[in-house]
Amino acid sequence: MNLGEIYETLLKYFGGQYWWPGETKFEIIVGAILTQQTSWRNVEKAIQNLKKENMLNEVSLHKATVKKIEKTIKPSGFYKIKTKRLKNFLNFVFKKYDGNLEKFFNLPKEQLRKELLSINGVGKETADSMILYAAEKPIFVVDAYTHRIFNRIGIINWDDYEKTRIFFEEELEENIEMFKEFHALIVQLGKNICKPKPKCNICPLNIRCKYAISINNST
DNA sequence: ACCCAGGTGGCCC
DNA sequence: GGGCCACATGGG
Repeated sequence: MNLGEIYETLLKYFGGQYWWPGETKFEIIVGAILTQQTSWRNVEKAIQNLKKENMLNEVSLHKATVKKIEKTIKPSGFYKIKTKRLKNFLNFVFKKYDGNLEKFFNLPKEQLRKELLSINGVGKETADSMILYAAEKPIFVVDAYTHRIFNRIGIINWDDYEKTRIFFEEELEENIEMFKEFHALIVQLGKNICKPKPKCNICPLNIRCKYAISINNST
């Protein structure tokens, strides 16, 4: 199976995911930072708290004190460092783009990525999530699930973010909606089926995989 | 009582 | 360049 076929298979199996969950660009940005190494369930609680406090917009969050943000996003874990990261992002956008997210996200993709990566606390996956789901420019988001899954089934044999991103972008048609869905489907597969520690459930990808239970690849 | 979660940056070599 | 570590809450 090539990547396109894997995408079709996952789409049929899980159905459309319609990511990113979140109503506004700003909510997507905040979610991208809060979900670093954190389950979405915990992130949702933090986001609900921010909504309740009317802090889920650029201006309010920019004005909010560190203590207040820390308290509000606590359920998402790593709350002190994540507060700094949210502040770093906002300070950058307010200083350089007058707090205007549209202006920032309208930059050419390569420049936008470079500037996002210059913000302390925004790494490659976070930057690319913002570019794909908030700025809506075609870039393939890679994460730990992507490496776990595609190494196991033998499509790749490395663990390098850029190498994997380029590989997917070259193998697939450049299509924003498909990139969005494919990454979301990979997360579903990783969360529900292709689990850590050589252990997994019945896989919709009927591919030889050294960790698959026998029903998948009975020689 | 573990292990895991949609990473990142700092530090060391 | 790579390997280890802290960061923290909540669910299975």
